[in-house]
Amino acid sequence: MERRLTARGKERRQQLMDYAATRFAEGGYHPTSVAEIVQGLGVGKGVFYWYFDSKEELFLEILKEAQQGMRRAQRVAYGDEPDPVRRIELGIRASLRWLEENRHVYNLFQFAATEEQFAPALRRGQEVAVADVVRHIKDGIVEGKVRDVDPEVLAHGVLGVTNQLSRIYLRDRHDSVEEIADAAVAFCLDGLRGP
Amino acid sequence: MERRLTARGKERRQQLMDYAATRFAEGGYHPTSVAEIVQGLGVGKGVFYWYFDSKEELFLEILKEAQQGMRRAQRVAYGDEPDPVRRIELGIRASLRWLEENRHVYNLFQFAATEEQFAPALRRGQEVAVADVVRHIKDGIVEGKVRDVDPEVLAHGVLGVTNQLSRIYLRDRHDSVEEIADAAVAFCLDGLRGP
DNA sequence: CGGCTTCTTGACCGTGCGGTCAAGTGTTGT
DNA sequence: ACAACACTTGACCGCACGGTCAAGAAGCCG
Repeated sequence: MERRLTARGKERRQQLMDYAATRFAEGGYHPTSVAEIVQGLGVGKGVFYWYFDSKEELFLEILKEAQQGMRRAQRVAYGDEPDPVRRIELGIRASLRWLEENRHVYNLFQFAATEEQFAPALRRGQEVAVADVVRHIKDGIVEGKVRDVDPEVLAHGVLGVTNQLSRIYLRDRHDSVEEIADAAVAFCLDGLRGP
Repeated sequence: MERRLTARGKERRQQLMDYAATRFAEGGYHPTSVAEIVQGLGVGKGVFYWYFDSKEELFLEILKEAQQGMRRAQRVAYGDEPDPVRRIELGIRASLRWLEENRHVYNLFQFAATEEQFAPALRRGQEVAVADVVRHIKDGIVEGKVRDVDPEVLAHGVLGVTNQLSRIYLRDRHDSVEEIADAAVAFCLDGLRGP
């Protein structure tokens, strides 16, 4: 869109994004109409199209913001921790904490993966997350702390476990983040059999 | 719908389900119109509503069929194998082989998870799959072959790994099923660190 | 105050959707 | 041959969608 916004304008924009995000997550992207969004906020339709070119652009912005938020939480969490395995663990714990506060993004991510117009944007974000984990794993292999197999495969394993456990135990039931994190870390490090 | 169908009728019904499934997977459920489906098959709109009450019912039928198909493949694969850990491995391999032939269901499952009208049906099917793996894991714990922690958590770990690796390496790139299966099994058994 | 920009309104538009149905065509059993 | 049933057609309906825009309100600066 590219428009000069005052502080008030930026707030409105954020308000639209936040509200739309929860509506999309609860009701689905397509079934949630622009009319529904503006009515829910008690404003006219023109407000929506003042801040966004289209419903599609809004969704992409929401997606981008969510990915950035999660990524930032991970980065902050592992900071300059020297042990690569510990960095992975801290990343997992940070992701779970962030997801606990942002449960709705599960649906947004899952939906985005199913539509060709959104999948590329989603994929780009995920590739960055994978690259991060790959870096830690490579370091771990060098230090002899991780099995010497394709680091990318291992990274996807870690992401798969984290994603699934958090979806089931954090979003659906709402169990303790720390317990889920313990289980995810243990599974990622030692699998079914254990050390 | 509940209608008496001749052999020809059943074929048409199946044709509609198969074609619609690929259209839904490629273009998304909502953006794919009933008109598009019947045009793609070169038939009138009435044909659709002869076999299905609604677009929604069609999608639920497609979902059910896909879940049954995958489940059947798993059951056949591990048959009466006595070793529970080996049963898990055979289940993973069977799932991957089935998914290779049915790549499009990834999108259907992911989309179904995001809409409240479809999520319950999806969940029911997944619970059955989890219960299956849980059984093998419990047997494995009894035999001392698997770590003695909550079997359901471990089962979700296995599903998470399988799901993620297959999505990335089987659907997106199309790597060899056996190699992916080897990697998934290894990760599930021994995690990042190895035995 | 006046003038400029930012923001808001809501009636309106064209389009395409899911779904209906009266009419007709094949097919099958007797 | 005939009736009964299984299937097919496509024009049509009402509706709700995403998006537009002329008009005006509110905030800000000289």
